[in-house]
Amino acid sequence: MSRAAPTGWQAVHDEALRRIQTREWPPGALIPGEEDLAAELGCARATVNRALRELAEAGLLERRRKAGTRVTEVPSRRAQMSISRIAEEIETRGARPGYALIAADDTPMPPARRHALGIGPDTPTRHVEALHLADGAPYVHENRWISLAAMPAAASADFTTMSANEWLLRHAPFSHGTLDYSAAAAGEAASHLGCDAQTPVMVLDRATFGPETPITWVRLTYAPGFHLHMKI
Amino acid sequence: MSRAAPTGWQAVHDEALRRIQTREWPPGALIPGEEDLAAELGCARATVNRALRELAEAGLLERRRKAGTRVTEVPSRRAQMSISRIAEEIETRGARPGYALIAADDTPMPPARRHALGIGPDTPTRHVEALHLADGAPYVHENRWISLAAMPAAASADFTTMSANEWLLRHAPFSHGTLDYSAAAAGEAASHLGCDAQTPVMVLDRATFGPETPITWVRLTYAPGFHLHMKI
DNA sequence: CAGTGGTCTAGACCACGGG
DNA sequence: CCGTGGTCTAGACCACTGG
Repeated sequence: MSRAAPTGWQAVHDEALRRIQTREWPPGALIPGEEDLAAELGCARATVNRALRELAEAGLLERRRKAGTRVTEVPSRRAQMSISRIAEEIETRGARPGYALIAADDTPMPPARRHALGIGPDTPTRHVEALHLADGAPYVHENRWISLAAMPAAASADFTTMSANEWLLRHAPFSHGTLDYSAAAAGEAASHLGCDAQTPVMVLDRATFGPETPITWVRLTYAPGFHLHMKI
Repeated sequence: MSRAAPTGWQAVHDEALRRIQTREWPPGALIPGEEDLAAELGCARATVNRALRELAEAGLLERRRKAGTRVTEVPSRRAQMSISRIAEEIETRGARPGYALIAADDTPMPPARRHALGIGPDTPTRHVEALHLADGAPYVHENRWISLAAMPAAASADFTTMSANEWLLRHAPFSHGTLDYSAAAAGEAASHLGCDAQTPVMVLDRATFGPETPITWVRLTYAPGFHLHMKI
């Protein structure tokens, strides 16, 4: 019935997790030091360290030199979600992905966005507007600006068959970014999404940065019914 | 100008990251084995392993025994966000948290939710409805059911001053859960949030499980203007 | 079957920071 | 100051899996 018992550091991890969940190590309690635990569990200190480090990263333990390791009083855990190509996202939902370019031009980036992204007024950008489809139905509307300073090749890239989303994932050396989800009325994207302008939809504003420079900013307006699923 | 150069495994991590970003190790390429890298960088194999493991967890590398380590073709990265007490979430936004209980009763859990959560029809639940405030203004409406099979103490808990959210974080041995964000019209929560019933708002459906049993299901309806921020 | 990553060990040194 | 976690090392064995 039960899964095979892990060995090594996972066994230590699981045992520590058990003691936390059973309140054998209650919230706020100071747990034994690595050396003691290693002796008790019959393994090396490095093994205990690995296990406790994972639990600390998960937010269940707080570790500080000299002070020792404590069980977090009110665990503040991390929710995770995988960010991938939009086409892959659609496939994951069991649908056939489609793509249609609406416009690829030089529409200027809104000044407010330029400023937020840290793109100077002289930096050229390219604008791309497109629609992603799931089984032929509108899935998400994409409105994007790409910094030509960071990605000069984007000036001549062909976005009629490959979406800017995928093109950037393949060509941009991106290092970090921010995602900002909000609820809004469909507004201008409504006609593309086949819904009413006042229909509530999920909007994702996403900024992406390379090692040193801003690369792109995009607003994704999802069709009604979209829901963002995460695990913790 | 530049930050202090890390040493140890972080130095290896940063060096590998640099080679990936500069395309010195292009997407899809097989990178040197741990032993080779350790020799080249002048450290132990365990140090290289630690560094490459982090990069693999970040989705930038794919590692397989015997096959070696490759640079991910299209990196599918993870977005993270910290899940904490609602009061803490409000404080993080620079506001003073407030709380008001609306109802704590035995309103039955909707059958569809019972089924989705895996709670049998005979399992008793407690219902709690409340409003969280930020600087006195409505922040989020909470509509929750708690399984009394998993948390019998919830039957007699007082939710007038401490929210069910915080009470559960302190008392429930929760292990995992799911979060589901969507956009919807404010609907029934509109009166509590001080907005129109058709105003688009963010809705979070959250299921929480203990080591073996379902604990609670909650629908959080956020006030207009809420936005979910994540980093990648 | 053999090469690669995954992990464990025993010992060591060090950095941080509580007392 | 000095205990605790953070990390490194050299070596070893093992598990998985590609060729």
